[in-house]
Amino acid sequence: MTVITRFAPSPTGFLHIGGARTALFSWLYARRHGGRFVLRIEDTDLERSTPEAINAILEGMSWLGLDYDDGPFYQTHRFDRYKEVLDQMLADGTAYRCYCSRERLDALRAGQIEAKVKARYDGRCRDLDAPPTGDDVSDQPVIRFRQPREGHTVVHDQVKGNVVFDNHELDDLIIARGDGTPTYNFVVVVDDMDMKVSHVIRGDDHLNNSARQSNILQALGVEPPVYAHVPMILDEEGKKLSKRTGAANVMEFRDAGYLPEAMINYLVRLGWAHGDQEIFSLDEMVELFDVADINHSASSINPSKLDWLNQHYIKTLPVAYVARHLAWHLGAIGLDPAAEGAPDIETLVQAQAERSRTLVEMAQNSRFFYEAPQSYDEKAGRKHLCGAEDTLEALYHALSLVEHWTAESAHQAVLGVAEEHDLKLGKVAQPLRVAVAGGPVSPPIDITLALLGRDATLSRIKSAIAWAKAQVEA
RNA sequence: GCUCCCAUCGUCUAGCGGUUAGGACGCUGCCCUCUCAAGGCGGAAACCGGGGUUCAAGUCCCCGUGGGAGCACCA
Repeated sequence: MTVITRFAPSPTGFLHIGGARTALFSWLYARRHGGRFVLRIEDTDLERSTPEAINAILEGMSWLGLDYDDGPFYQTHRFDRYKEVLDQMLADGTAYRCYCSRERLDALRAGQIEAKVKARYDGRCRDLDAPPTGDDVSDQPVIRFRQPREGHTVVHDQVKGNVVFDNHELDDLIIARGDGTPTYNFVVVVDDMDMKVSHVIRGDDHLNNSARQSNILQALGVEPPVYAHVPMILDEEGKKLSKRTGAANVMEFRDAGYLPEAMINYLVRLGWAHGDQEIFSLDEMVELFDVADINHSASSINPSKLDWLNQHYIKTLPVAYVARHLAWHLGAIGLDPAAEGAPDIETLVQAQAERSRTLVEMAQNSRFFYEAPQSYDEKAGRKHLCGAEDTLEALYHALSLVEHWTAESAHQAVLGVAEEHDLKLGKVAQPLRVAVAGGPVSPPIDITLALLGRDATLSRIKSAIAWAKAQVEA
């Protein structure tokens, strides 16, 4: 049997982190077993589905690198097929028309909630011979699935184990609306059947649906797929993820400076583990992933661990690759990585990698390589610039004599000044750092100077001296 | 309310009857150091409660408790 998994989002919003993880698990499972991964857009809700959302989902998948073998299929393109199955079910009696008006249904539900029993359809139209008449009858009948009333249905779930439902708990759900359009629980079943989906990996909020879907499949004479219901992802407070409680949209993570590799690695470890291993390449994940190792309980998102992973990938992925991503973020904050006099971006990445948890942080902390500081960090300026005029003059002199401008030669020049003035290196490097970077933080001073180039270095030292003198007068 | 799912450090997790309950993030002490980091070596930190089963229970069973999901002409 070939393994076929699917990711079936409804296009009513962006690709959120929970969806991304289910997609990843499904993708990994298919890859692991040499199977196929299909993407299906569940857009039967005409009112809420939007083309923007479809694009957002596709964009998210592509950013994460989750490619699909088949699709995207759109359910709205398959209405003829659904109609066909519906007719067949009506004909063989596994489905029936229900004429109850919405008003009657609403009243029924309200009464059941009042009586503290599970809200469900009472089956009034289940065994009708002819359409009824009366005030509470709709002229646009819906179609309901005739759920077995006896016995029980067991969902053989790969992560939860066997979950048993009494059939009388399941109600006769609506599979086609009054306007004839099919509903979710029905189209899912038809699609999974037609697309020969072998393994359904989805959020455990669908666990209750699986019994109903199994029964529809059975009515259609088809074996249900293997189910694996993965637990939810919660926010930092352990609450359900929402737009309010932090970034749930995967594209927001890109914008916040995370690499897709970090995101994928983070996601795979949320609810899944392989012993103590934390870092997984894509190949390793494909090799090791198994639904049997998926956790049973919900997990909270842990942003600082994502940060750690992101920095790990910033430090270990090929420099040219990271540089490409950094360039994008530099552009996003108005810096031109290709500008005249701009630092070599790969060297920059190497210099900043170990002090950047995100690419946004790296871009922001690299601003001074592209623009002279507009002002000095107040505390750092006072502490390291004021009173350091002589040191800065000496540095200016020594550095202006450097012939081949490299980290090594800059280092020698700075070291020379320190020895000459009988100062510890810190006493020389720190004023210099503030002068060129505008603040107390930068990569090692020699690398910073090399990246900056001679002209920028010298002119910034000059500005800093002028500033320090002006402070004395003021 | 009814049905279903879940429960190990703050967080992500390992554990699959016998462990000093392990790792990771974060926090923290020390070292290194031109800043910030990164790195190295340490530390604090957990089996929700109660009953069983068993020679032995974080591990199996039951009951509580606490979370979560579902109960739509949404998906």
